[in-house]
Amino acid sequence: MRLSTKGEYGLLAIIDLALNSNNGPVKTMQISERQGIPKQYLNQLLLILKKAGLISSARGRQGGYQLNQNARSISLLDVVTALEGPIENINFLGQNDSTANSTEHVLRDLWCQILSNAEKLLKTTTLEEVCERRKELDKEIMYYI
Amino acid sequence: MRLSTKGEYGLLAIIDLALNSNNGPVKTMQISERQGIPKQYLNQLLLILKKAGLISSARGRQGGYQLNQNARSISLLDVVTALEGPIENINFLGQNDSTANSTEHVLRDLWCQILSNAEKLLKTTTLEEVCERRKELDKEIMYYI
DNA sequence: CTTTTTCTTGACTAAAATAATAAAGATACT
DNA sequence: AGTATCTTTATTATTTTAGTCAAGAAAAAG
Repeated sequence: MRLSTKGEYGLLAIIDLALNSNNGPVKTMQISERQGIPKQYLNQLLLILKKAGLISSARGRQGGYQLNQNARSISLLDVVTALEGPIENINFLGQNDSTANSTEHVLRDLWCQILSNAEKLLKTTTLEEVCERRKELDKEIMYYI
Repeated sequence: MRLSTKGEYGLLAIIDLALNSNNGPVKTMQISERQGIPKQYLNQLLLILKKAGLISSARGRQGGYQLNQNARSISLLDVVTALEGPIENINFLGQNDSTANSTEHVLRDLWCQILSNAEKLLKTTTLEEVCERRKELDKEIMYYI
């Protein structure tokens, strides 16, 4: 039960955009350096996020990426789903209801419950929310020093 | 976010034992046929469950596997953890606190929350509970017919 | 004590997913 | 025209998953 680097990198990248793309597009290179993500790989991920309609791009000298919507209207679920596909159903949730025994049925119900909990948390957390928590955290750290 | 066949097969197998090992050991072959799991692969999984102390084995003619504890004292978390390793921490939960930026910190906290929800559900569901739900389900199905 | 049946161990393999890397093309600004 | 950027496609290396295979060890039956 994990998030692959695809999901992790993608989240870091789009949050980087939420923080930095207010004054125009941000270049892949900048994100790559700030977040420590291989540039060419990051390219692929940004294209996926673009195709999902979450970010937009501009080519050429002043080019780069920026959020396509308000940070308030993008949830972490949107991002994770775009990158890793729908939060996956377990194998035995398949359509083979004929062969499915009742054990599988019970396990499937439980698993659905687990997944819907996870979905709910990801869906109710927006990029804006993450940015705010970040700020709070930085304040605390400053205070601590 | 999924359970591999390792976890799925293992759960089906140990629940099969919970249902059928009251009258002595159950052979790999029988589980394999009932649950539709490749026999040799199932062997590996049962050995893992044995090493985790969840089931015990006997060799020879009357041999097979059976639960090593009461079905009430084995949780699904025990089984899944034995098979798939500890419910995995996200990469950026690593010890690299030095390089970790505050975005990673925020994401990590959220992810921990998701994982602990999942753990809680798996931990509070025992094999006995699954067997009971199974029975209820079978009753409903009989009723429906 | 030999045979059969089972678990046990370890090595091996095939397929898929993950994590990139590389190179050539398209677009927009200067 | 030239350069910086996104865009697309292909290729590769590594790891994980999902098995398969074969030889060995223990317990029961004959």
